[in-house]
Amino acid sequence: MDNAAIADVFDEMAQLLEFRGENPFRIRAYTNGSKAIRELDESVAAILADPERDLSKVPGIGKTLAEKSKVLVETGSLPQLETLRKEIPEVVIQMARIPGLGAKKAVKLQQELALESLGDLRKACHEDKISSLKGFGAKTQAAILDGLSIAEAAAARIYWCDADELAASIGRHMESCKVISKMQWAGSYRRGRETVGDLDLLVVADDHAAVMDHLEAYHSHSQTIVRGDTKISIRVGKSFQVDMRVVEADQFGAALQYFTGSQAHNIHTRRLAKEQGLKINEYGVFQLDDESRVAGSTEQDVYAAIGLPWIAPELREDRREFEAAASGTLPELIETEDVIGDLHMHTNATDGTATIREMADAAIARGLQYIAITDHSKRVSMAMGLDEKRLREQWKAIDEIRSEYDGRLTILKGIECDILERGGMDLADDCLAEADWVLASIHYGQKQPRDQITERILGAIENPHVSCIAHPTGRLINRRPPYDVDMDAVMTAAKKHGTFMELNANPARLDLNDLHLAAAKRMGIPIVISTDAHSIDGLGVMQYGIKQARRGGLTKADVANTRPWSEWTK
DNA sequence: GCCGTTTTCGGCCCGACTGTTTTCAGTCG
Ligand SMILES: Nc1nc2c(ncn2[C@H]2C[C@H](O)[C@@H](COP(=O)(O)OP(=O)(O)OP(=O)(O)O)O2)c(=O)[nH]1
Ligand SMILES: [Mg+2]
Ligand SMILES: [Mg+2]
Ligand SMILES: [Zn+2]
Repeated sequence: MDNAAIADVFDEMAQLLEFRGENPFRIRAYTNGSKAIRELDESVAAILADPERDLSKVPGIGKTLAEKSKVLVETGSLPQLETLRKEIPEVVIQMARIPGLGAKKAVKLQQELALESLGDLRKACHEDKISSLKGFGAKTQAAILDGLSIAEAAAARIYWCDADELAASIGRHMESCKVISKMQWAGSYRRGRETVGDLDLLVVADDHAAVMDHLEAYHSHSQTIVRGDTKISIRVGKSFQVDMRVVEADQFGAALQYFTGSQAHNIHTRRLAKEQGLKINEYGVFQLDDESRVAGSTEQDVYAAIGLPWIAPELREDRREFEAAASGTLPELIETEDVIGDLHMHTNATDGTATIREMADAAIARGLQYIAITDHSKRVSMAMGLDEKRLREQWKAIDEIRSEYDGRLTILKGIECDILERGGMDLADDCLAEADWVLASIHYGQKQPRDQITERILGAIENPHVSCIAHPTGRLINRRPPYDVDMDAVMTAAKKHGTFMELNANPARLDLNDLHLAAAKRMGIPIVISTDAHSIDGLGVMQYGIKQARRGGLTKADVANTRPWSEWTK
């Protein structure tokens, strides 16, 4: 069992324990343990296998969680989880997706009314069976009925790029609100997470009610979930939520720090403050003894008050940013403008829509200095992948137009060569040897067992003609899980053989992810951020890759395609 | 359940909003 699977078990334990009314701190211990294991850069199995090592030395993992991890690695399941799954009816978990209905109320309703499905709950509302229960009333019953569709929809988190569009649209609407003096998006959107659960907007204004009225008017079908004096939550579309917090100008920094999160980052920040005799909330930084305010108008002030430099939002996940901030080793994160080459794109020779020239012109327009044309190889027949003959013809065509682009753009002769299901490369070595740039990637046999698929990728890494492994884990966010590949082994081999690893910037891929990127950086493996464009517009996804790279703590120096092609050493 | 330059026990971030509460629990950010 790999770390992610163990972490999933602890997350599920935490969720189920909540429905049993457990001590909230015990529940958080499971959540913290899950996070610690998910973000660990070596495998739990490897630590357990080494008698010199002790898993319970990992912060957040004590005797109990270490023991449970051991059981999971050895047997693949956890008896305590199986017991909890039997004990907690599935329907209460679904019920808790209704806004305002949490674990305690869900359990009470389920027990009192013997509910077995959300349909039963809807029926109970219609038959007016809830308003008479102790602790419930007419309003609660109405709110449940209202929120049932959200629970039934069970909507997934949306891609960052889609959140970006919605944020722009809401932003344009809010701009016409004259009482707003300052406005800033916060939450996971500001942190650049690959998916966003809801949007969080921070606003400075004197007239709170007017701003809230304005937000409510964003969409004729938007609904207000909660609304008070300082915050409001609305629902736009089917179930997507937008939260807005309204504060005074001198609270802006503290409020932005609070609202940007993450939750774990906030908890850590506030604990550090407390240790220094201070208190941080969304209104400012205060002395614990006399409540006097010491900071809060800017984020910089808030962090400075606890002796830290400003921390970039992308790093605020309570991973290692506090360590780095305290020691003055926060990375200077890469920016989109730093990227001057793009080494993964397709043309209409395979499944792209544009010609080489069109891609080249679009790359110049985007300020790039070099590109590699990397169409599919023959095994990818659905995309009309190239055999050696067609590929050499394409390279000849590139040779012929190179002079046209002299001094403006270097066009590299590349290929995205399939790693065959039985292992080995789809194209002959003598052909690959003639390329400037060879991507290797998996398209078939994605569900092969761990050893087999890992061996295939290791084989590609060991091939001296392979420059880079493209979309190394194969995941499609919200759609397809990653290959069951041993990434420790892959990264170790990549380091040994000097093979680059791709960060595929397609917003559905973002592969490698932030955690892998951070691990790769620590190992000294250079990253290439590529668009995998299939059209000229496809070159525009670079910005999403940059977000993910920043979350991984990458600097300009960590990313190879920030350097001129002439300086590349291979 | 985890943790420890004051602690091996007793804390664990801090506050807004809602409903049915007569003083606060539950839920959420
Ligand atoms: N101090 C503190 N702040 C919190 C807590 N929960 C949320 N926040 C802050 C930090 C979050 O980033 C911010 C927005 O909350 P959200 O629930 O929208 O979370 P976030 O945007 O991080 O992730 P999301 O993609 O929306 O699930 O509010 C909490 O328990 N304590
Ligand atoms: Mg959010
Ligand atoms: Mg939110
Ligand atoms: Zn591709």
